[in-house]
Amino acid sequence: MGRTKLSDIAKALELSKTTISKVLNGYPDVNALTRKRVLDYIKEVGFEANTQASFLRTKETKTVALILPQISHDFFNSILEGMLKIAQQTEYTFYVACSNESYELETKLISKFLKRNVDAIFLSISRETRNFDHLRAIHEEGKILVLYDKIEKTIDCPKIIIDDRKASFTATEHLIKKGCRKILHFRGGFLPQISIDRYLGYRDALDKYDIPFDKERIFICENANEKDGFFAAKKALESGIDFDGLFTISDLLAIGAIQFFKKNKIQVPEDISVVGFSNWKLSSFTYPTITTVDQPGNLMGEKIFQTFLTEKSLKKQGLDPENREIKLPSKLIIRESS
Amino acid sequence: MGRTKLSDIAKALELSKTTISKVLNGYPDVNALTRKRVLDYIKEVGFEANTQASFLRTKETKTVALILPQISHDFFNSILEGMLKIAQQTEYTFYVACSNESYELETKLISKFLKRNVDAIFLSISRETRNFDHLRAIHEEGKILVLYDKIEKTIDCPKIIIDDRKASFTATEHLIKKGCRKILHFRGGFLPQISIDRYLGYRDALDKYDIPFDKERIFICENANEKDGFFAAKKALESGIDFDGLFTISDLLAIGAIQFFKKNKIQVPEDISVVGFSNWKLSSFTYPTITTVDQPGNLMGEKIFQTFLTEKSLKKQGLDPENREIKLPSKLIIRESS
DNA sequence: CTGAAAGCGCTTACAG
DNA sequence: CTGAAAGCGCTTACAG
Repeated sequence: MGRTKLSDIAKALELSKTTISKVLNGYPDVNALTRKRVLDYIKEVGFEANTQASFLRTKETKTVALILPQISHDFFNSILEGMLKIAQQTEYTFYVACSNESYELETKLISKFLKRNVDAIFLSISRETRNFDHLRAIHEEGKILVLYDKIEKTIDCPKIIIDDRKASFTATEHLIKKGCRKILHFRGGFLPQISIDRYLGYRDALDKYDIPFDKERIFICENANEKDGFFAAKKALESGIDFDGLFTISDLLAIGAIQFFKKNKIQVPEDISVVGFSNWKLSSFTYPTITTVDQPGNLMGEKIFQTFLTEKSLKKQGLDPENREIKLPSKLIIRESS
Repeated sequence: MGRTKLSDIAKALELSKTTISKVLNGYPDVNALTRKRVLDYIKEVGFEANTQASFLRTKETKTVALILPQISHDFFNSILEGMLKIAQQTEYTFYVACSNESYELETKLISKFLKRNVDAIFLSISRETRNFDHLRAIHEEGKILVLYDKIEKTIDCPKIIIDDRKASFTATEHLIKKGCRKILHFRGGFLPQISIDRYLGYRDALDKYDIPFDKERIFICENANEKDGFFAAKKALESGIDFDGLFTISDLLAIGAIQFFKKNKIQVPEDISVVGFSNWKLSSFTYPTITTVDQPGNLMGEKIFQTFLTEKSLKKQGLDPENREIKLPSKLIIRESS
């Protein structure tokens, strides 16, 4: 308990709490020598102001909250990893929560964090979310919101994303260059922007190479897991449509599909070339290994936090930020499945 | 920001802040009718006390911190997942940090969290850590420490672990029952308790079936990743010792070893049966799929948090807790590699 | 059963 | 350049 506090330092140095506090917060109106004495002493005893007490005056808690839609997920994981790496070195501490792709939980979590007076919330919107009032509430409380990965265009805040449309274009183009002309696409639901953008990237590639689009080749996979991939592949085969390529929006979908193909003596990549998305660790250990799009999760995590810092300092200066959408580059990793 | 506060409620209800606060904190000396009025009003406006302000009096922040040694790691991930699932439903909020297996960072993080006045710290000790004064500091500050997975026996606090020795016994016994008599063991470093216990479980199984122990069959893999597995297998082969089984302390080690064996025309499981540890998601997608020990990460996450709650309430009542080591059961998952 | 008052550890407008 | 004092939003010992 007995942690050193401002008054202890004031007493030890025969100064007032005011002066100590001024030094701590970088106020200019302190004598250079006094400042040095205080700084030296503070370093010696390792003092840091109690953020809970400071908050009462400053309304800053030096905490931020990261909300992930899923936890056991390589991409979200690497975002967390990247963010922690740099945020741990700052004075900020990090709350983490998981919406589990639930709108209700997402709303609750945001309200909880606002009650905790976090300085910022970093959010990838849940799959279920259709209403965005809870995001507006963040701004109403004067807090900073940074959206990442699954964003909502109509909300005015910084957004950090992968250039999904381009990444998907490249992935599909790769299949075309391998000779595929009848390319299946296992896409996500209709709503999330990433799902739309990846679909558009696929369309872009077909267009560029004058390959006719056939909507029969599109399959919706809400959960983007192995099971969905397996059953989408099954549906594709049973539909009677022919195919020689597959571009999916997740590695797990690709894995599920490959499992189905194997079972039905359809060879990968001989009969069908497959490209996944996300470069999950397991995609390099499957048989065959999976061609996929590497998303820079670590970098995204770093960018989110840095963007928050920039946003905060702009806000303090009363400036309006520009260029609020940051698109990170991705990379196609070619492996055995294509 | 105009969030409702105690004084607003007091004014609206024509009561004193004292009374409102008493209702909020469950004090008995409040008239039942008054209590009801307050409670109803609080529910209506959705009031919750500002924890930062409360802290100044109560010294409780209603925050806990989870320190993970690694982030991109299925097991630690599932611990985080399990813990969040239940903790999110409580009034607590969750700090997360990653020591990255570094003693220095671990020390810094703990000191940072103590300065933030967290109510508890949940820690799996880093691989590098040899000194435990920073853990004692947690107790000196009157905070609760719960160790999990990588624990230190000499620290007096609740510890949540897997029954590693038994799990390893079962895994090794499985190999023996499959006919293996010359079983390699890729172990972790000398220090972490889990590494010792898994080694002992391996020895137990040999003993039970009267199989002579040969220390030439033990290989130390500090990092427990694919690379270490690959090179340990290489060393084993080059050493000239013969083998027909392999028990490793991680799935990645098993994968690396299998890659080496494949390269050298050693068939798995025909020539050598392999068992991993942890049941990482990828272990069921490799070729061959890997027999492994499933560790209940989600359950461990829940138990850690529940243990904290128990510990806290015992402490409040001034009671000393007993039975401070909780061993969770694990399960052998048999797949193609054995 | 109710409330006035002190105090938790800071910050900051203000006076000197 | 320095410091006394008020106040942030709560809790709690105490008086009535």
